Amino acid sequence: MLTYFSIKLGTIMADRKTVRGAPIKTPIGEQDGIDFSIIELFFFAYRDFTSDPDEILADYGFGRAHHRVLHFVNRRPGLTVAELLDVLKITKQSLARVLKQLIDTDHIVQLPGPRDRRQRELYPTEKGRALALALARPQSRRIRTALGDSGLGNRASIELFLKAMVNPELRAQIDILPANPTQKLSGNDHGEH
Amino acid sequence: MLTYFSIKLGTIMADRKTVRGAPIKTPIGEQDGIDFSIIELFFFAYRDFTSDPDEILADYGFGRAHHRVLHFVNRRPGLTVAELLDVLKITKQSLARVLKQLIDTDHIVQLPGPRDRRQRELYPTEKGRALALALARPQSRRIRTALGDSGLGNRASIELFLKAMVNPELRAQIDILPANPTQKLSGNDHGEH
DNA sequence: AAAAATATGTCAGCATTATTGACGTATTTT
DNA sequence: AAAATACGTCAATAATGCTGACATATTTTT
Repeated sequence: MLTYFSIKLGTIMADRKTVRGAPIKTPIGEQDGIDFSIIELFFFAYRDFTSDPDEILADYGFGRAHHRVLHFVNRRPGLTVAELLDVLKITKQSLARVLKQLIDTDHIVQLPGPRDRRQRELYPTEKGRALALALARPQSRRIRTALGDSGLGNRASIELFLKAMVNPELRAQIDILPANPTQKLSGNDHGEH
Repeated sequence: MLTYFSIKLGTIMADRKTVRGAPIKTPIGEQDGIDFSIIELFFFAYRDFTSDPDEILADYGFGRAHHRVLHFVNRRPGLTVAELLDVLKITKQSLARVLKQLIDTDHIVQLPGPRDRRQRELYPTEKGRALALALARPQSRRIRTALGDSGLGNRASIELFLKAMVNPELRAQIDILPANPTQKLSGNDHGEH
């Protein structure tokens, strides 16, 4: 058995690494019923979309994770740490690192929850608000240009499409966020869920 | 000077960390002329979009980087290492690690370039083709559903929008890719820039 | 009132994916 | 023959995620 195996390796297969499949030379394509164009456009689009703020963030020694935290704290001032974790879908240990830096640099402040003093409500400072705006500006400009390029009436379609790309369970969170043109926010009580 | 500083810290400011900006309690919103809705929808959509293949990849001990390499090698069989680097916009050291794993696991094979034997043309094996399809399937399904949800005629608009979101310099590369439904490869001269 | 649960914070270690810098080897171009 | 190019590899570092363990304050349950 061992002999057979080594003969096979030594003579027929040479070594494990020479047992290779043949190269396939035809491109994969939509003929397989799969929308590769949109798939890779999504990759390229998102990469460039995030590159705008990345450059600004680098000046502050921040990364993409800081951006996300800053963004949602600005969108929902007063959200608690637990709520933020639920939106970002990361662990508290991952959040802690970036949140601490944002607090230490006075972009975000914490207030004890009024009903439950264990909670920490997160608010942007003026500095944090300004940075959030500065980060969003080039992204918004890119979107505006892209909408212009692809026809002005598309914004609603794009928004519907993107929302439909999100897992259904998570769409509820999106609707919590304020000033969505498609819906008004009567009272911002993030008291349950 | 030192005394003044410590008095200031000790009595007025207590320590550096207590000099905090006031919490801003109003949500940032579209009133600033910035399209926060689309910005965060893009984040949520992309996160869920990539989560589908991530689960499959985990079974192979692969990550997102492997997916990207496998995708583009399947889309453009025979591309060289340099071309792949140019598409992915990463360093060769970053590519090396994942490419090596894909070659060792017989998902990708290398052939010396026919004209220039220093080059390595990359091809998928049948195994690599199958995995690329398996990874793309749930993503394509998600897109199809989202397009259905947001109206059937939107596909062209979505494609235009996403393409317009990509940096202009990079759109040439996108047009190289095969079987784009909106354009035939015949009149596709990406020869300028 | 004591015990349990919850919200948050923190320490330590690890994985993935990216980076920069340096250097080696084969091949092609000058 | 020398220089440039394409690719591979080693080493160190950074950002962002993860798990596990444990501490502290506060609230809820018993």
